[in-house]
Amino acid sequence: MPSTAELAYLAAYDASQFPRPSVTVDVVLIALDGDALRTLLVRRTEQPQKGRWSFPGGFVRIDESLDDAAARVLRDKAGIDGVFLEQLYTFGAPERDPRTRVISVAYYGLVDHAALAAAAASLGEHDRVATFRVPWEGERGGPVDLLDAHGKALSVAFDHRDIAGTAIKRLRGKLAYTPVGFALLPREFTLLQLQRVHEIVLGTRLNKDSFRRRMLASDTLETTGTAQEGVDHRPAALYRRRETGDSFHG
Amino acid sequence: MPSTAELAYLAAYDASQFPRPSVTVDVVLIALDGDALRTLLVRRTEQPQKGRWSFPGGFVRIDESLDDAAARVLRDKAGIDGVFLEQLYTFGAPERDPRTRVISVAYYGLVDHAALAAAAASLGEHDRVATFRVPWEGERGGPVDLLDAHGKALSVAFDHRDIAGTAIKRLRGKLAYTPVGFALLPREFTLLQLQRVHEIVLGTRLNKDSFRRRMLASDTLETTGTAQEGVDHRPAALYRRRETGDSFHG
DNA sequence: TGAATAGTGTCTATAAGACAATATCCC
DNA sequence: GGGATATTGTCTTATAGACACTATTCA
Repeated sequence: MPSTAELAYLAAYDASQFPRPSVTVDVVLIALDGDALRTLLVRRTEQPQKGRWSFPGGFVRIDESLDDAAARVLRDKAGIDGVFLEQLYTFGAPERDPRTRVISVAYYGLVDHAALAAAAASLGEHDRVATFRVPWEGERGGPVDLLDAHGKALSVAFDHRDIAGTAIKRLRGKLAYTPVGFALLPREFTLLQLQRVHEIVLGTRLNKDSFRRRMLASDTLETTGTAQEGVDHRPAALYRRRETGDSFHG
Repeated sequence: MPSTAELAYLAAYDASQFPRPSVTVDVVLIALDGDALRTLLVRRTEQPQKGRWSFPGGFVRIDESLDDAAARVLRDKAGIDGVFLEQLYTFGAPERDPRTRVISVAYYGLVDHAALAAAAASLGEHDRVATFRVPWEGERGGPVDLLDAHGKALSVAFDHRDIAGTAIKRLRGKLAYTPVGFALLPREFTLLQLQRVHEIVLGTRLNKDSFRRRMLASDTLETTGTAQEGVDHRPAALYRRRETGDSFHG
């Protein structure tokens, strides 16, 4: 409950006494498709950097939280709702946008690939599913390339290659101790599929025996009692993520 | 190199077409003093929330990067320069500041305690060294209390208890795989002092044998060839951090 | 039957926890 | 010497990597 003095102060406050930056959110939407991580890019149809590719983004409204703004951008620009979405980092170099001072709060989200492909298909030639190519190992960090379907690096707007790098670094860091890996898989999956997800995210090969033991001992999986069907070999048992108290927000 | 079309667009751009939030930086300055982590708080002398305690902060200038703004705040409000400083998280709930929409980019910094105490002493009764009291274990996260010298919880402004919690969580997370622990110690230290730092940051006791082996095997320490002097027991060997390629920014 | 992957069992190497024994300082 | 912490060494346990072997499906 504000005091009388505080209320008087607020009534007299002049919000426009200092120049203010614009604040945007940009969303790195990540999905797993086959043997690579992919993301949704939007072609810029306006200046500045017209024709370049960027992550879907938009201005933060004056009465809207940052999380809400990121969810709204995802809903409006990709038709995607209700997915895992987490703040990444805030990019605020003074010259990152030539129009005016723009500070961007970057988010990343995890979806299944069907949703990503559907979003790109419905929006036409100004949207594209691009593939990450990470030029560094482990969690060293740094800019990341985004490739088109032919493996050619796309021309990316602003500092969005840095944003992509931050997203990959975060995803790698959270893989071991949060359930982010499951968000890239269908509800039921085999242990080998889960291992492939970890390998693709980390960019390394993993020991099969050790991965299997670790996962089964970790108490994060439960068996479905069913197995794969129609595969060219002995079918593997299907598991699903065990709903426990452990959170995505490690 | 912007194109002619881009330059024409930029000249015509009206930067004031949408209402903009204010953007501030707030800095959680952390030092180790005896058996606890402490931080510098500033008493608010103006509305809103006059009389409450907050982390030192200030508005981001229109031509200044976020990192530069955080360093400037630290320099101007605490007389501290050249320390480890890293972006934490951006807080943007619409109602977090009753004046107007204020989005705060939080930073944390690590200093030795002498610098923290000197800053508080030079600035008088409107600055205070407060102690963190963390009500959760591990990296679960959540708001953190700030105590005065008598152990009483201070009245903290805005969402700064959440900012404090985010700083502690980040520090705990980075302790194992970055050199942040060294930033809280003098240049030369014993293995037991290093262990105490880890225990205080993590809020748990650690196994001495295992900690010692792990540190000596980790290649991050080098021996100074000297030992403690004037202690009440067998003097321990002194070590210093080995300057390698490994970075604070894990 | 052969190709392919699933799943089990065992051996070894490494790291962590426990603890005993000895070392070195100050009082 | 007594008190306190440092340092070394050994034993046990848990986990990871390696690898052999069996199981089950489809073509």
